[in-house]
Amino acid sequence: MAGRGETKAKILDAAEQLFAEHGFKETSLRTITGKAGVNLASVNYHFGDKKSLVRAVLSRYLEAFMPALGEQLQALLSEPHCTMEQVFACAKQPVLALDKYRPHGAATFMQLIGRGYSDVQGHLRWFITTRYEHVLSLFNQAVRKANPDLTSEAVFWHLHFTLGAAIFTMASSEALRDIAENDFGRSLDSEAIVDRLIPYLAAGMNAKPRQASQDNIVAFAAE
Amino acid sequence: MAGRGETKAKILDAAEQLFAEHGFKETSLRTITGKAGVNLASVNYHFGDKKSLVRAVLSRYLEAFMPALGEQLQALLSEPHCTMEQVFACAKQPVLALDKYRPHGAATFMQLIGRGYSDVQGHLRWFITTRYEHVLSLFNQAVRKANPDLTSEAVFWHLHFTLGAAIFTMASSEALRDIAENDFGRSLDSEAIVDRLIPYLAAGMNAKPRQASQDNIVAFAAE
DNA sequence: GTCTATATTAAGATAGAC
DNA sequence: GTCTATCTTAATATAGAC
Repeated sequence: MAGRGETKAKILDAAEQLFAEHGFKETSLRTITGKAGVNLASVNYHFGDKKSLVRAVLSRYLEAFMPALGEQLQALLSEPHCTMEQVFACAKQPVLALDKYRPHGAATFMQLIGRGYSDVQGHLRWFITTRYEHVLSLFNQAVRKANPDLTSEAVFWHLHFTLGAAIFTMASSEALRDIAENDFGRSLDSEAIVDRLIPYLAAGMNAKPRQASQDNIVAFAAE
Repeated sequence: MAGRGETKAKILDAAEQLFAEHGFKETSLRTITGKAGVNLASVNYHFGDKKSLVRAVLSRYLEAFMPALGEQLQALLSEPHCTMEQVFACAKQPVLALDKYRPHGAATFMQLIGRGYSDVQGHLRWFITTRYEHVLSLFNQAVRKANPDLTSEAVFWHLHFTLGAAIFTMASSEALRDIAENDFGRSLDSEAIVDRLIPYLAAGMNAKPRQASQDNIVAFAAE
């Protein structure tokens, strides 16, 4: 039923869509091969096992995204000064460029990254952070350059909060887009979401630590 | 092997720990009953099915947390003015109070919420948002009160970014805590994390939209 | 309420013909 | 490279004795 040399690509295409929409663990090889119109056994023939397929799907995107992000950061670091918004804006064009690479590439990529982090699969986290350590380091440098007053601890925590806000938004971008279009009656593309996200992340990253004052209005509830 | 009337509680206790650590789908009933020291069949006897067990685990915490959060927000809303930090600080005491309710309750709760959102189980999201619609509405009001300049759209998006940052941090709080302790050599409790999170979220929520200027330094990569 | 034993289903993976 | 058929494993869930 399948064509000649295109089976591998068909599997990747079907898998990336299903993974993005339902998660890795929740998508079975049978569902993938069914959607791709290829034989069940071909997954193992072409990729070895499911884990490798997951990595292959992510790699296609990361190899397109990460080097582009690295370039942007490099360029920004060679400037005399930079703002925090500029740092985050470095990711904008590399993300949006994925739409040319694959249909709905930007949204798909964002969802896949979200899945990769929230799915318990520790191996993905490891794979991403070690494979692209260099780019992450550039990002770190740029953040420090944009705001040298931040302590190491603040950078550490704020980076993780940032990752959460970005990834969570990415993972649920489809649902959010639907709700937003419904509520505000205007159509939203990936660029609009990214443009909302950038100032939010920049402001958060620059946040000043809180002076320990009184926290709550009401006294502790009875216990 | 199990005691008399405590089987149900044993299951809940074991399940909440395993769910928090490994996720819902990744934790089997066999693992839960094994850890709890009770019979496999007792889960179905006491809870019907796994889905209901998941909801029961979350409910224990939500019923302790949500009303307390609601109180704090009510009190804040009755004040003449409030800041965005105060809005987010409303969640602090209700979260930390969970440590009295169960050992490591705050951390466990945060992780469970994270799992509930990032696991694909749509039913959890639905369950939480409909069951506690009232509290979420109070939160929304408080945000608008703290910063009336925010547009509806800005509030919508910023709320979701906020959710992402908070939930992601919660879901990975254990790992983050370990890394942070290792890197900065000082012990971190849930309160320290919450205190980091509050100003970050408040700053992001107050972020001003970005004027569409030039986004990137480098021209588009070849394609 | 608790247990043993088992039904049922679905998944990943592979052997071997073509 | 592709297919059919099958193996193996592991999960949820239930029936029925005690």
